[in-house]
Amino acid sequence: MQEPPSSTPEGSLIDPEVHVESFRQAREARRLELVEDYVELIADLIGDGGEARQVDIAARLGVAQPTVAKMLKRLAEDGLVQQRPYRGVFLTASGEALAAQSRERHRIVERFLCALGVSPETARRDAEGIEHHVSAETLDAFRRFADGRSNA
Amino acid sequence: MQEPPSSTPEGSLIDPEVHVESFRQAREARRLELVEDYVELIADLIGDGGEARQVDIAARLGVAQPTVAKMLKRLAEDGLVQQRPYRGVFLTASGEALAAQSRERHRIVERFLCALGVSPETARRDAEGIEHHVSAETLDAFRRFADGRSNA
DNA sequence: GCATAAGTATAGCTATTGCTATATTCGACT
DNA sequence: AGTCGAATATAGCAATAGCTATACTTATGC
Repeated sequence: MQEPPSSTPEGSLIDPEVHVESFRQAREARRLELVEDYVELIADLIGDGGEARQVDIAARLGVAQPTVAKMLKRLAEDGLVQQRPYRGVFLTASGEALAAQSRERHRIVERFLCALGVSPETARRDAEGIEHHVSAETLDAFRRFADGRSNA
Repeated sequence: MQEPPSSTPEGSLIDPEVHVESFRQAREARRLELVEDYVELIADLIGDGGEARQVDIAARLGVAQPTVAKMLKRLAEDGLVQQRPYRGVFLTASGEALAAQSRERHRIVERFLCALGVSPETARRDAEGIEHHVSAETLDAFRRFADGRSNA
């Protein structure tokens, strides 16, 4: 049950500690996904219409309004948004920062997928999930590739 | 609050229904991630050591053993694994099928990232998260790219 | 100025995924 | 065979993310 990492380990089983680290990173990303989706969307709504209302957030995410209300409360506790009762929600400085970072990552991933030859529709849908699991190094590779393709 | 999709929509706000669909797809992928991770890992452990014990699964995932026990119960209810009390766990036919598909996708994503110039370590870690959010179309693009690079 | 509609808050439920603590069973060794 | 350690089962707790139902505010129209 405890063989050392042989030179040809049949294929898939890597060092357990490395394995754990990969899963831990994926779990952590999963935990942050929703938060990033929210601040990104809030930034978009404010940028487009000047305000972000719960009903609009709910309509875009495809969830019920109380679900949004609960999440906004949590985001407020985390210092990412500021909400005034019965009014729209706004981003704090750190909320803006996170939103900007998320939007940039999203944009790069989507542009990269398109550059790779994926259809725009699929690129948009896949980017929504992939963006949260892309490290800085991979994001850089994506950006370089997309730049190279668009310049060529 | 309800402008039509102008030709230059400032950037980020797309058709609400399309937006919802992307988020729905991401949520669905999130729901399946863990299941895929489990069956993939179980297949690897069986392939490597002949059996998959809860302690080994827990050690690889970086979670506690009761967490694994609870998850295996759910996988058994879903007909993906078969467990004998106080013994290891095995994959059913559909479990094997899902595992094979997940492993293949994982392999392609990781190989693709490497082909793109990402370091093997980062490729491994990012692939663990990305694999669950890659559609068939994108996966195909990944495969083509990696093949092209390795043949070149 | 008041009724009504629209938006927000809140209560309370479910399911999922993690944990610790503890009981039970299996296996191996003497 | 009996004991002891390791593995598994089970109970119970917390946090997250969804839902419906309902109360409350705001804003709008007449």
